[in-house]
Amino acid sequence: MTKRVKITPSVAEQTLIRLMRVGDRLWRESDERFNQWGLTDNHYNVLRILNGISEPISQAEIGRKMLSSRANVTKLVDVLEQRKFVKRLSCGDRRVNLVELTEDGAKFIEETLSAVVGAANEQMTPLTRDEQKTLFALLGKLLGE
Amino acid sequence: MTKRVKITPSVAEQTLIRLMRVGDRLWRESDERFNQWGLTDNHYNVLRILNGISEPISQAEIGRKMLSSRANVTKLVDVLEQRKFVKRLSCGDRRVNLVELTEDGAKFIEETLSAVVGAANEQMTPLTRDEQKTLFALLGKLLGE
DNA sequence: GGGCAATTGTTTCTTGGTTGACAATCTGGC
DNA sequence: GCCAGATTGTCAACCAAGAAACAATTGCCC
Repeated sequence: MTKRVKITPSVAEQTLIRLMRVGDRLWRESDERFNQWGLTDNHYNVLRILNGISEPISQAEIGRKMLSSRANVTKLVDVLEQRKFVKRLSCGDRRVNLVELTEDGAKFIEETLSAVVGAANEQMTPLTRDEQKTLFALLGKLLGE
Repeated sequence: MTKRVKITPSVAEQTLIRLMRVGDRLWRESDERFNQWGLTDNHYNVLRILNGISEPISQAEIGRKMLSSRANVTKLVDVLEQRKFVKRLSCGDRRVNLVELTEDGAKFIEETLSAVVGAANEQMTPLTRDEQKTLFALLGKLLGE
């Protein structure tokens, strides 16, 4: 048997691993959920961002909000535009495309959101409301917010 | 302006989003860290799993432990074997490859682990030890453990 | 005004990873 | 014994995302 490093993980490390596992699981589940509509979670993310703001925003801005590369936003918006959920608008600055939610896109969000929110609530049921709040606060600290 | 669904996210949903964001960030940082040794975090994950057990295990087992497909485990073990960190053994069941940590692999873990653990501890510094513990417990509940 | 740096969107290439098919092997019921 | 069904590792095809290069455009500083 080969020699082994004895590993006695610190609380910090154990917590970190758990965080990664939970995050991983949530991403997988979310991806799975959106596949049902032929989208990835990132596609849906774009729609939600657009739904949440009052003015059309540039692709670069979208990328910044969702921590995704500009290159990828191009592709995401491509398929959303093809689905007629989203429209590219030209504006003063000829470099940028402003992206706007269409009627269809808004309707899609409206129809699907309750299912999405329901699933989210379901995933959190193991925790009481108070526990959810403390969890929320702790994660906020971790994110430096 | 197109009609919008009014969104007032529940605590559950806000927490869930934060969980996903934290998880995402940790995965990115961890990936970045391991690139420095020409590995992905999943490669390292395999090594840690092998380091943590006393008996060689099958590839399928590894895949189950780390929530990865068998196909992917094949590729991960391929590069680890090429790096001489790991060895494939045949066993009674001629379908399975048992995978074993080599001396080199054990040494690699030994040399790198402190850096990895250090980084993990650093990432958790925004939280006190007690907070880390409650976080750990809450995540455990969420995972159903 | 003229030029240089910065920004934007796109394209191309690469990379991890999953899925599905496959052959080889094992197991359990008869 | 033997055959149907499950498991295992691998391979090919595909997919989402990132990185780098690029052209078009803008803004700033002199």
